[in-house]
Amino acid sequence: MLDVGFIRQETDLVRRALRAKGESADIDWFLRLDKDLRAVVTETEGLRARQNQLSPEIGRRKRAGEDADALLEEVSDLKAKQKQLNDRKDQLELDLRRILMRIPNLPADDVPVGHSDSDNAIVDTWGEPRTFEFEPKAHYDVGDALGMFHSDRAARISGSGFSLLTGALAQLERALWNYMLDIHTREHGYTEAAAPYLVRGTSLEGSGQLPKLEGDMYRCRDDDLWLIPTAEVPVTNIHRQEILTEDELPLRYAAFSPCFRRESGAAGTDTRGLTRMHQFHKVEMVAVTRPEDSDAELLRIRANAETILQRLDLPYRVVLLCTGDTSFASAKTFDLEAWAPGCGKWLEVSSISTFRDFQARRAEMRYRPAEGGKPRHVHTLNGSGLALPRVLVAILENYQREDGSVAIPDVLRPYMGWKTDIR
RNA sequence: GGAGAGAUGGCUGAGUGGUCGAAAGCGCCGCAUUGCUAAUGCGGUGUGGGUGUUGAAGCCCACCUCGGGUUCGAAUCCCGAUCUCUCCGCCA
Repeated sequence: MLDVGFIRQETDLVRRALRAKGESADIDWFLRLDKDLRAVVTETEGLRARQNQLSPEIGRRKRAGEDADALLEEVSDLKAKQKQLNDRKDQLELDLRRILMRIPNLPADDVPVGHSDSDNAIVDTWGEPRTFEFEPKAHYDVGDALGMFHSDRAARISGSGFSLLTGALAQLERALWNYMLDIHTREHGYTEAAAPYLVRGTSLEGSGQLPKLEGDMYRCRDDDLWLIPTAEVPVTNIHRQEILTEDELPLRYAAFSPCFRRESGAAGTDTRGLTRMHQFHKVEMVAVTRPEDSDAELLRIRANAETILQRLDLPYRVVLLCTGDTSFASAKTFDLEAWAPGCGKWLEVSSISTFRDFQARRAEMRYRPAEGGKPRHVHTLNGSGLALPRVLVAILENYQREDGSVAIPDVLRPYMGWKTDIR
């Protein structure tokens, strides 16, 4: 969330940013409630101060056997007034918070202004799309032919939007996430984290999914827990309500997790294959930095994610999302899109974002500067490193051969018992 | 699921109705002293908010897990919630 003082002072900037993101919030009403709140607080505290003055005096007089009736009367008067003001204060705070939690993060200055993905900027490409001597098949046809991809059975078990992989294909997915975690922890300096897959609502507020994305997630109502849509949620909340020391920063975590998404707004799209699932696996990178380091960290995470694609030798492009495509909590987001020659599509396999202090403010994550002074909010960032089913798709479609077999990328062979292909 | 115990500041740990934002110790910071280090002495050391000054000082309010209540007055009493721990049961 944004700082209330900032909204007060930079009102126009906030308005402009909201418009650029295609979001709306009643800033005027917010400011008015904010003003009312401060008036009420000032008045209540004055009454309270007076009461605090009277109490000891009442005690003294009672003990001395003197008359305290006049003071008691004044106190009961003060309390009655405070009660009224307090009700008003509670209501104002509730209303303000409701608005504040729905105001999105401001986009960074260098994010292109735009409404849809057609306004996104392609900032880099890597690799040459492979050429085939035959018509490359879509991954589901490749998997079907191998007898290792079972959409009909998955549907019988859980309905549409779920996948069932068997044999070498299931193994290949496990090889991929092991490989990714190994690279990030051994070469990129991340600490591996195994975090809960069920979280409380407060964690989701901390990372920014709630309240806005309530309908996109699975909720266990009996226990008031939610299935995580990404490991970002538990991992970003690791240091919730902590004051870190400056020398602990930056913190870098890499975590594998399943991700659960209702995809309620996407019903009917991408129904075939593995590109849009209610449940999928992902390796996620999360960083916590000093504010002055977060811009560099964003590029670092992006490079870490790109490393995986490069070593898998999968052609991809880097997209800088425009204001309208940048998510609620993000200030700036890069997507990595791998080329899938079978579907003929660029698949988003990673999304790398800086949230600046937006999540830190919600999750109350701060650090104390080395030279002392007030705690400051940290900056948080994350990036997929990478999302598995789509990487699997890219591998199946890029590494397929005319005879229906699939070559195993070199770097994964140690994880696949040194097999060279799947057939 | 059953029975019990507990939750205090960065940490340990006192405190059962007023003088407690909270003893003491540890840690940390500053100063002093010692030819360095160690040791010692003195002082300081939480967070959020209001007001103010348009990055001051000051003043005020709140916070002893959270939310209610009793009281002129609550860290202390009452009720509820959450979390932690122990034992039993169950279970991968």
